[in-house]
Amino acid sequence: MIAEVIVDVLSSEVDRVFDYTADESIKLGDRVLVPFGNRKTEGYVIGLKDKSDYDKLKSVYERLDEYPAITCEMLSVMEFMTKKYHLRKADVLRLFIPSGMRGGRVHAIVKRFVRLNVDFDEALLSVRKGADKQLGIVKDIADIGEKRFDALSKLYGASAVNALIDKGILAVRSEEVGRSPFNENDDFDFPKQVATEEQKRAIELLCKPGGSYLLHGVTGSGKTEVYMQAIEHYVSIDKTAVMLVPEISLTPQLMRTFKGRFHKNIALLHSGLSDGERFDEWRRIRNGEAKIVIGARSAIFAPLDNVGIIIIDEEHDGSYVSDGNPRYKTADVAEFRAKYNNATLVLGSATPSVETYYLAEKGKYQLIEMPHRVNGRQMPPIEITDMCRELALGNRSIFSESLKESLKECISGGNQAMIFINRRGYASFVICRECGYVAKCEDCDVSLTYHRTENLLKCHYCGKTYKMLDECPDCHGKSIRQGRTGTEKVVEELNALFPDVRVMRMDCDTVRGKGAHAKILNAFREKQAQILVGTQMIAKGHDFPDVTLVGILDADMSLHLEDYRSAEKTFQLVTQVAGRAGRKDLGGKVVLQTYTPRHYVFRFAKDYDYRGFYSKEINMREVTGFSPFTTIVRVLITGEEEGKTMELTKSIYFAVKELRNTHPDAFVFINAMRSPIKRIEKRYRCQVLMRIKEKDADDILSYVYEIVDKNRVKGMTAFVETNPSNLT
DNA sequence: GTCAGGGGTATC
DNA sequence: ATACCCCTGACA
Repeated sequence: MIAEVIVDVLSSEVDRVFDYTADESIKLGDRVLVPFGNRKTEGYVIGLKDKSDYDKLKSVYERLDEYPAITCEMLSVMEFMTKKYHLRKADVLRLFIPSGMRGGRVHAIVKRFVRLNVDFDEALLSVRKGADKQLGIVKDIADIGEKRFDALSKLYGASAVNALIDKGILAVRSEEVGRSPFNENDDFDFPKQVATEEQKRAIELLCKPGGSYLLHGVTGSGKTEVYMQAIEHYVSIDKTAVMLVPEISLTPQLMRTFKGRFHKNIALLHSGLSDGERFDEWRRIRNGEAKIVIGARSAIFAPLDNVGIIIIDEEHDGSYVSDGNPRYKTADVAEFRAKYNNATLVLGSATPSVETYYLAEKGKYQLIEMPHRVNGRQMPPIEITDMCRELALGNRSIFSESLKESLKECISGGNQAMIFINRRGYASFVICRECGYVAKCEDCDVSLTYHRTENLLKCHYCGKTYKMLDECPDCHGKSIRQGRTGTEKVVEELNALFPDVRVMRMDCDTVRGKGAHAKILNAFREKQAQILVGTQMIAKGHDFPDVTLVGILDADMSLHLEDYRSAEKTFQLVTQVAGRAGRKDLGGKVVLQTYTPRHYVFRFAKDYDYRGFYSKEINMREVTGFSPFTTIVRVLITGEEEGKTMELTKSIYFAVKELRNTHPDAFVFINAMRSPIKRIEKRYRCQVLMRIKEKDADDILSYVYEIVDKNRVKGMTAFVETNPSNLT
């Protein structure tokens, strides 16, 4: 038998199939140890055949696991991903197994249990007089029936236990003990809820196998219950389920809910697990013990068989696109796995991404709308305050008069408030504090980024530069501002305003370390503070029943990032944060501060009008030629020598231009330039940027990959990204 | 004549 | 990636 093996070495030079001879025990998907050059390497069997063209075959040393680590389905997924994203096979295969498994670094923990092998009286007789310890063990065990070996040897000494085992008085049983990420003491029962008519309709659809759905449900419409009942259905017909959530450590409540409903059937996979926990959960999934997997992005690679439903909750969330390499889109993989299994695919969100909603309109996803909240309550009203006017009226504080008033009212009523500040990235846009004018690129309709060192404004999409403004071109005001407010500053001002009110802060500085997160949130829930100030982190789905006021400072911050998705991200953020107010019957209110109150994002967000926002936004995208109508492709070229880097950039640029000659209609835009950050870690950075019409994207992309492959130069790197999330 | 350092090459 | 091969140059 010949095994086709991918060796676990990360280099494009060796990322191809190597043939080895193997005996009959070898299985497709096995992890194996093989001789490679003059060393030993781990590898994966991705194919089996009878003969090889190569005549100097070596043979596989050994199989590393008792069952194939990679299922046939995952081999197909690998095939799909390497083609679609131009990835190395070894890179993709590594995604499929827990990292600790490679190199044999983690093992299952096997505990030994002992119990009496003979009846109690016989055991007592067999123990020699004076052997008090052995006698103790026998009595001890007779009471409980069975006890852990190591617990007994701690109490009585290992030799006494072993002696009894040798005599045949005690029998030993070995059992694998799982390291569980769940808190076992926290197991409670979360009973099935009675579904509303709206929920029933959704559940009914999701229980039909093979469909693809976009579930658009407002905050509080009970999507979770819909997911759970659909999952329950598939588990009842002996299928399995995957439920993805953006960042599981931020949603402990959801996790508890699922655990409370499905108990032992659930496995959890996310980045916060230890290697051991991850390994054990993975094994529970692989051997069929766990039928439902909940996890972050990478859980889409869970080794489940016979998947019945795949759910991507909060579909719009940015964390579903991996940023490092290998780069992949979770929804693409989910779609592939769903097709493979004839499973149902559900994307769920209160604020779907523009791309997804567009695909739903085009019929790729069937749209399920859930516009009503389960409890029948309205969403809290959003009040928009114009910070330019505040300034004109002489209010130089970071809080508008209205927010101050609302805070006062909220606090004196004994309720809680959350202040959300928007802080994404260091790059800053430029805004006129008097009229709200924001500097934009003439060609791209994207906010310009201020570069301090050169004192220039730059467009990160086309590379065009502009002089820094010293006055506003619209109103000739001199209050040009770039920069942002930090959480400390907000807390400081709050302390000054309300000296005897307790304020808590939550941002990356205060949540260092495991569990710090939950600690702060729990403390706030228990009303140890009346005001919580925080960044994106406090926006996620936590329930704080006593919060009646949400303040959003600087809602513009994300709106004017140098990103074509900034409007969409802001709409999502506002809607999400607003959902934190008035969960109980206290009612609630949102005060949103902005320098551009008339921006369409805020107009639609105020009315919770997703459709309205979407129609406007999709129009903009079409006119300006951005996603989903085009794909942005960036080739990033880096090298230590400036001249060579430029040279390589040029040759790739020319090759792409040539490509345009043969496909004149596919390109909207091509340009080559220095990357906005010119040098990182001693390497110069240049890029070739292009925008390609969506229908040609796959085609052109494969040509671009080809160009990059052909232009391989020693010491230089060139890699291709599509729709990069930032252009630094 | 010997040995460290660097590029080139193959890895079933 | 990485070990090994072979060539070169420096040194004794």
